[in-house]
Amino acid sequence: MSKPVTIKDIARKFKCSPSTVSRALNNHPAINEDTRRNLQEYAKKVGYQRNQVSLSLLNKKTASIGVIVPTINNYYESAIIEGIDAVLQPLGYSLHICVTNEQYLLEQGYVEKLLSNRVEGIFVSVSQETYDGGHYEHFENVYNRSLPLIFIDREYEGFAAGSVTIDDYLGAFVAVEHLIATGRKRIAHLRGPQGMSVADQRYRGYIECLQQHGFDRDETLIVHTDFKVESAIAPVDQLLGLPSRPDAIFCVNDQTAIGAMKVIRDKGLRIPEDIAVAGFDDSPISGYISPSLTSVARPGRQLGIEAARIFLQYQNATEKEAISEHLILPPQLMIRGSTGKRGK
Amino acid sequence: MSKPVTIKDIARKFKCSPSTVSRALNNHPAINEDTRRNLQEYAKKVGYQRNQVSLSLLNKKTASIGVIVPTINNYYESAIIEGIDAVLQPLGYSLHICVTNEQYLLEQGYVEKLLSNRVEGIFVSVSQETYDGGHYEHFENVYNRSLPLIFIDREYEGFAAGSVTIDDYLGAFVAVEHLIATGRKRIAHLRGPQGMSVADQRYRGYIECLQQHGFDRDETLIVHTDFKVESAIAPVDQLLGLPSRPDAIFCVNDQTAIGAMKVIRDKGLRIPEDIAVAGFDDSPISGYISPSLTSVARPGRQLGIEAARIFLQYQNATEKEAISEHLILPPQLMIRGSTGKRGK
DNA sequence: GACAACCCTGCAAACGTTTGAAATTTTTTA
DNA sequence: TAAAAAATTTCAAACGTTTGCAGGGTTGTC
Repeated sequence: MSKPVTIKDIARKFKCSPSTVSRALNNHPAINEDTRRNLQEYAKKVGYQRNQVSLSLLNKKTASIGVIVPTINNYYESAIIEGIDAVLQPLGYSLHICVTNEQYLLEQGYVEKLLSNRVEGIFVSVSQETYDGGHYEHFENVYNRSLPLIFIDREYEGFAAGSVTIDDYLGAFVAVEHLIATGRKRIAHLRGPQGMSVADQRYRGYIECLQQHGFDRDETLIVHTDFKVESAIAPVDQLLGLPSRPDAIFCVNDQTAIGAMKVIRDKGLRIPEDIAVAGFDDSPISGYISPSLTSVARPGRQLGIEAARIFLQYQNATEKEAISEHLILPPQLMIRGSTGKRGK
Repeated sequence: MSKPVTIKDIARKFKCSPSTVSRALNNHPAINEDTRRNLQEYAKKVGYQRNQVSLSLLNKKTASIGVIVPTINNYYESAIIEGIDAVLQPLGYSLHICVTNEQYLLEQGYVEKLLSNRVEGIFVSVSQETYDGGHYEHFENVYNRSLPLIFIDREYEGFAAGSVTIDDYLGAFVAVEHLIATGRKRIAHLRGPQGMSVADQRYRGYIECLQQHGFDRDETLIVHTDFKVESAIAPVDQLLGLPSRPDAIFCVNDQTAIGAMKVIRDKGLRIPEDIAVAGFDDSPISGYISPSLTSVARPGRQLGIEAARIFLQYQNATEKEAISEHLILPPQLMIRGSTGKRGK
């Protein structure tokens, strides 16, 4: 009832050897027509399922790959996974998903576990703790075993590995440039957590764009959030209370942009006439809220696809030399209502 | 360089038997102190990683479970996965994620594959095609092997299996009741695709709630969408053009609610004064758009947690009798601005 | 009728690990 | 110093499958 049927079971039943059964089920030519048919029929009847575990042991191929991400419950991350999946599942690979919750220790544990499970490659978007601490030792085993390792979203130059990232700096730069082009003079920034790669890059894009366009630096226009909607409320409130109010806010992501829009409306100000708002991520609803939100789109699915492509290159490389390809994808600015014409 | 170090390799190096190495690494008491230390040090030095595949074969335990979902790139689905993960990863389980894109054939293939990989349990949110066709044969093997099988979101009574679902009917009922309580008289419904379980249940909740409150049935107030934002545009346009306009719209999900709100605003009508809008899903932004959206929250993460809990019950049951627990979680109505006071 | 050619099946080893029982070595005891 | 006891190590089998090679049987050819 409970134990799966094995080839040996079938062999015993038919008083033949396991080899014959194996060959019959795999349509090996050197097997008698009748024998094959009988065995195949019986196997089907009893619901025989070839044991992949034993095969994996024999062939040293598991057809499974590990994906380590800080979180899964989030549009961008799951788009990446979907992209990887779209390429790799049709080729027979299984995905082992590991969620680190931004914790270094968990990440380390998952790497060990994946290695132990003999996955054929690892995709990793390193956790915040890992990134902050610069602890990359746990990837050394992966490297030593010359197992395909592909960094997603955050790059590490320590050893040869692939990486696919999105140019957050450029995305921010373009967004701010757009705000400037629409005539905004006092552009504020809802910054993300300091030390966090994506947040820092966007901040840098904001700063350098203003600089290159000859704006004076004004620290009062830069406030901090933690990416969440609520964390934008107080900072934006503060911005609007400034003696000389900003006329545009570039937000580190859409969540905070939505928070900002709420505060602005609650104060009776108009978007975009009084204040323009731009976000980052182009989440699915940004086109449908009112006003629709200008936002920088990150091609998450494409990132996953490219990462999978690089993995396959490693896999198929005849030479064992580590292919270390670094790909940087451009984000795309989606211009919508929230950065429309200024009021006078 | 590439080949992983095995216990045999270490044994050869130390001129001892594999058994000794295995015991030393596992801190077996019957191993000499020095021997153990030496072996452990060496193993660490060469980066030995126990091969879980061989262990799985030996113990017939893979510590991995399969999760089959129609899509992953979506708040609700990924919340479920996150919930399952939160319970099972700490216990050492790996998650094999399979995305069916609502296709029966893929789902069937994944079931075979998971069985072949000897996962210890399968969580499945069946694809639309499976549901429509009533094709559940591919789960028979799972059942015959008395492998824990847990249906998520869509229940199947064909054979003993666990299930955790959310009471969509009740959610819709409560939402519509709320609209009635706020004084609305002509309540329209943006219906989802016919034949789709969740959509149908919500429709039923809508219908029966109106009936129980003595409303006349008005087919012109029921229009169809495919869950997507865009698909709400034309139908809502049509609703607003009716000789006797609805004063409330109950939408099958938040996406369509957002689409509806856009059309309503574009027509110069006010929400909620002229028309109230309620959605379903309580997506993260619903509290922050303007007006904030009343919506029925589905506890996805909790669903995942409960499903995992049921799985563990199967696992730990001393008797092999199939525990078949069916859990129905209540959704929660989140009342917000979009269903506030009517205008006169 | 002998020998080759062919068809089909079985043997045995391999993948990496664990584990009960047996064997060996070392230590203790009388 | 010999026997008993304890400590440590090895043997062998097992998990399920595949596969090169050898073996056995049948048919065909001269």
